Amino acid sequence: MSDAFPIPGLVVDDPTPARTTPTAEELLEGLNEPQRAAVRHAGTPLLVVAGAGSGKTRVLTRRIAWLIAERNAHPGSILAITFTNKAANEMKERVEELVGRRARLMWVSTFHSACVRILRKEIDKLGLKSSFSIYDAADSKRLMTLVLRDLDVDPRRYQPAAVLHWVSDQKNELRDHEDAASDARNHFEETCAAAYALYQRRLREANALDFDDLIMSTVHLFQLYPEVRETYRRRFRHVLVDEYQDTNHAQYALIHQLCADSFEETILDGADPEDTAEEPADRVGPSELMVVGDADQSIYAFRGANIRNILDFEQDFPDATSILLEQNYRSTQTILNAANAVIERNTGRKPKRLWSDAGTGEPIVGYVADDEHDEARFVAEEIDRLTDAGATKAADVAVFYRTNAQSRVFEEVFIRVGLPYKVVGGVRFYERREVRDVLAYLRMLANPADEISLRRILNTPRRGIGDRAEAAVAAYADREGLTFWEALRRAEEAPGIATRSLRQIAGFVAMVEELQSMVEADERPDVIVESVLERSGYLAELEASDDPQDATRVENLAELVAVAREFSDAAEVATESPDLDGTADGPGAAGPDLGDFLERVALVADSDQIPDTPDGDDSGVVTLMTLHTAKGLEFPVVFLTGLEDGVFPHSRSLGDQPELEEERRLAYVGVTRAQQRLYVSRALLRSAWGAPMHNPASRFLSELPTDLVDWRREESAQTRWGRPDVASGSRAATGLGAPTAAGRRNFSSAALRLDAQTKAKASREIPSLEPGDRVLHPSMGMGTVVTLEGSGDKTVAAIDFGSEGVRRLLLRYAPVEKL
DNA sequence: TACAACCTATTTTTT
DNA sequence: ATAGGTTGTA
Repeated sequence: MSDAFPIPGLVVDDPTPARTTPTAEELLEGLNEPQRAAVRHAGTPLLVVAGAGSGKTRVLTRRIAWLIAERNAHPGSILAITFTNKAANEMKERVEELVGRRARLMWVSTFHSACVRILRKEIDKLGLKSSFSIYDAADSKRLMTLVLRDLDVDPRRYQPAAVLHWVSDQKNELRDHEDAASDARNHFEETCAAAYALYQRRLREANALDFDDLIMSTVHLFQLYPEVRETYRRRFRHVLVDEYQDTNHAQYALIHQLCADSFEETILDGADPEDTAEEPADRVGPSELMVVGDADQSIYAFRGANIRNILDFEQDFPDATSILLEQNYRSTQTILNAANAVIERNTGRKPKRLWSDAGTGEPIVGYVADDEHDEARFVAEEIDRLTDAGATKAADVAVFYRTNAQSRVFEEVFIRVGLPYKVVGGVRFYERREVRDVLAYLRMLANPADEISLRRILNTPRRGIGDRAEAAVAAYADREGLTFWEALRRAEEAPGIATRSLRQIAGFVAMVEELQSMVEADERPDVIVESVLERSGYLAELEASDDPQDATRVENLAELVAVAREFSDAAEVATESPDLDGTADGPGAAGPDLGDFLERVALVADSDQIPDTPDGDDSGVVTLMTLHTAKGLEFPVVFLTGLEDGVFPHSRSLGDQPELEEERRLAYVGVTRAQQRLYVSRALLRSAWGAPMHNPASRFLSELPTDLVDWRREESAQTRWGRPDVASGSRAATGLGAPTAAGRRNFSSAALRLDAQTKAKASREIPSLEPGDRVLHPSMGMGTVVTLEGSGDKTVAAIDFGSEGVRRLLLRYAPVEKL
């Protein structure tokens, strides 16, 4: 990507021309005092608590440049970890602007990429081949489904996703399946532990790792092979970690392995005390660590991030220094006051108040909509008004919501009024079925042991190798101890396969072998992708179809070919600079191979979708995204929508204090994205899953200081009780005024919806339960109601099913019967 | 073996 | 509402 532009006039063996070495003054220019202190700090571990918009990226890049320019650190001795690939690339670019081309020797990447890079080199020590596949969430789920089936687990009782989540938690805590099994508390956990064991075995047989394994295996590698750890520890004298609040335990352990003085006792469990024994003469001290983060922006606990890592940094690294960045360079003071007020409700946080000298700015605008369509219409009209006035471009505007599903209504309305927009996230390119199919082909070619991928495409497109034949091959493989691919090649020896199927299998094997020979010949990835599309018949099938969806699929595949081509071109040009230890990472002399390409697509979620600030006259498009996606971004105008209890905060968090606090942090993230104008809105009636629901105002709204919000329309303006004359769409802050056309229209649509609500109610009756009631569930049997939360459609009952454990069920869906 | 019709559970956020 | 999985039929 960005590496592909050699700077003219630079000679390779003189990578440090004077003119790209900035002076100390230049590196500190424009920074405030705490920022400067962070850049200059040397020696002890450093925690930079960087509030939203406090210029932490600047501090990070300047510090890296400082290390190179002022402290003569070798760029290759710098490891900088970011949360996304996009952030990594940006950082690399910015440092390169400061210190020139030698910056390329740094490792700037995500935890996952860094670990892959290490593992590709070292994983043979753990008994896998360096061509290992990386399973993403969808692959993992597929594998887990197979595993549960093998274990005869009823997928209705224990869903693959739930089991997988449990396993993921274990891995994030660095617990292997034996640890997990040894203190499984109940039947669910025992099942999970058993699934964990088999799941790991299957991964290993497939020469594959899932996302969590990438980190865990690296940590294990370092534990098992202290000399390997020592190599990397010596190499990375400077370790910088961004978004430290989002690290999980495994990532923390990895940092610790790299940075702690290896001759001191390690606090990590499982660390081998033996490695203190042979102390080499040339011992090196601990690496310099700097972590940057903001506990108030920790929003990934649900996937194992441990906010404690940042809160306890000073305890974990006893001689640590911390620096607090509170000056905000992004937002008006009004917006910051709102953000401060909300986040202060969280308990156990370290005090921090953002301030800005950007002035008070505009008040926050609030709007209470009748329903989600009304909300979207309000947003669209408001954007229209702002852009017509000329002060704002479409690209300056972002609309945030809690869940991806909420984007639909905005899209509908925006399309209708002709407002250009872009949805970021959601169904991502690499998750589309056709793309995943082709990637499965590629992965199977690169790693024939990859059974999940192989079986995925065995009969895709349909080629007459059905379930029966597949099962027969699988059974044969099992019995003979062969991989699935090996068994497939010898299918004629397997019993119970129809001759017809055998013919098809032979054809498939021949096709795959032909493609494999291309891989072995180191053909360019894009050429291989095209060949797969042709030879597999995949493209032909799509093209022959008259389903309009298939036309889009063809386009997506064309896009994939384009991505592959771009990758091949870029990687061929950039004859990568040699690593410190001489082994080039990724592309060797032969150029980029298929494995490199696969790695790229496995670890790069296409954050490229996030529109860059358009330059010049291009007014761009409005950006729609979830609050999670919004982290790290900023927009002049922000709409924070769906502020309803049950939507945001999400219903699943309502009964749980820690989860509620995470939602509040999410609100804080949302608010602090806004530079000049912030809108908050909610809908009185929102249809989810086809049925309308009444949601009370989000508690976060009441946490906003009242004097900061100008309510454009309030709840009292709603048309209710069949009295249209109450309707009011007044612009006045007080909400007084004459009924408007909009008000009347809203009345009628609300009335229609109420009608629909009664119908929905009639069709599915919600049993009225109380704690203590006995109930019957078709798959889980008898149970006792423990607690009830929410009301109406949203009632969630916690029911104790005895051996099944306590389950939380949404009564509207759960087929429970009151006894 | 393949397709259609039917049924079900699904909506949190992602490297 | 919809997608995905399952079941039954050609």
